[in-house]
Amino acid sequence: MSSIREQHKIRTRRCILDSAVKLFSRKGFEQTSIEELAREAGIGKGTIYSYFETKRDIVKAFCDDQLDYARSELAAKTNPETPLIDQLMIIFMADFNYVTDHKEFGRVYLHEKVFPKEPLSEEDFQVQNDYFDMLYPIYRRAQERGELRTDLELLHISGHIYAIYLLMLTCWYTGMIATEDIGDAMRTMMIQTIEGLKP
Amino acid sequence: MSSIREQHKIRTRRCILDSAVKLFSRKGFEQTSIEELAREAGIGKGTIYSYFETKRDIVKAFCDDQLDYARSELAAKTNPETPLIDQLMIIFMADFNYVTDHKEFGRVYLHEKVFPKEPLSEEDFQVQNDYFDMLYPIYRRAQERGELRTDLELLHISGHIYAIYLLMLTCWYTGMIATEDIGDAMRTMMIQTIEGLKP
DNA sequence: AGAAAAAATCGACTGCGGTCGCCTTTTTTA
DNA sequence: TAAAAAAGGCGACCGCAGTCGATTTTTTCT
Repeated sequence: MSSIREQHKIRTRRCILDSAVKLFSRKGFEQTSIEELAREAGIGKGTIYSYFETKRDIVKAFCDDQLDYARSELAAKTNPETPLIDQLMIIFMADFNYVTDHKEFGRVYLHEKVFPKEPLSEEDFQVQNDYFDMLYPIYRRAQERGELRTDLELLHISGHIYAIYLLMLTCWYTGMIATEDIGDAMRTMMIQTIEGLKP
Repeated sequence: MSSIREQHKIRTRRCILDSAVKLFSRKGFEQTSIEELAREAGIGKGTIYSYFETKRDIVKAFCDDQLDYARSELAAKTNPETPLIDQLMIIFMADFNYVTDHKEFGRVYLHEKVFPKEPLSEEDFQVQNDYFDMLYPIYRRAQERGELRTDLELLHISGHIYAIYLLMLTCWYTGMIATEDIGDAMRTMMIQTIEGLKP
């Protein structure tokens, strides 16, 4: 439809996000001011707020976009017939590497998504559901192959795996585990989760 | 030693924390300004910053104090000879109830502790270690009773349980699980973690 | 006790996130 | 194509977190 206007808006939005990636990565999220970001993007300060409601929303928008993209890529990378643990490692290490590559973005995003001020919006839940929808077939297939109990709900299985993922994230952010050790740690914990803690 | 001065400082600190609990609980953390807090506490704005480095540190100090207290209480409540799952429920539901009672404090605290901007300080690690020290005997005793595998490191066992605790917290903050359902959900997930996901 | 030193209190000030109303650009209407 | 309407861009302005140096209170020294 409206060509000039729409195209320009898309370009400006991209430009803000690109500038944000550049500055937040270099100087940190809190250390970068909106005015600075506006200058880098070559626009006025107020304009940024007609694209994003808050400074954090810039991070949220960027991460949502990236995750969308990353997950669409993943469908190609995982083979549903390989052992469950291998598939899980591919999926969750991809997410994890994204975080290690964008520490500041990941931190702000996780604050909002994991311990939000208000319960998640309908839209945010949708993002989460899309995520589960991607994983459910994998778990179901693993159940069929006898790798997972069939008396457990898929939601619970997803929860256990997600819990380990969260644990790895916090271990990394707190400095308890070094970046290069995360892969091993995650594999160990996921295997233990599958096998159980009791003798 | 110095009586008047020290006593007065302790009283002022307490007063700031009390005012913070009152205002943050009533109006929310972000919605309460430092000036307002200073007024409530009957002191100047600048004074608050000679007791706490940042607004968030007020929350951190309060929560650290409370957790210290809560954990010392717990030693009395738990009987190391009862089944592991019962002990875990007592400990983690106590922590959890504290969070539900102080949602705003918990949220800010969790942001700082779970996904911190900088790796945790030596002091913060100590708090975490104290926590583990409290739990290790429980896990070790459960291993001796044959409730837990003995080939797993206690650190890993602690990790699995903590992961479930984090999961419950995020489910609550995101609105995915209602307050009254948390107990059941946590018990279910912990039992599954102990039993394992594979057939 | 009185002077000097040390510690604590304070609020004006700075910088930043976010708002708002005015101005410019684009689109629609006739 | 010209005028009206709509949308977008903008930066001065507001409120608040956090700073700093001047002032008051307490402690120490002689």
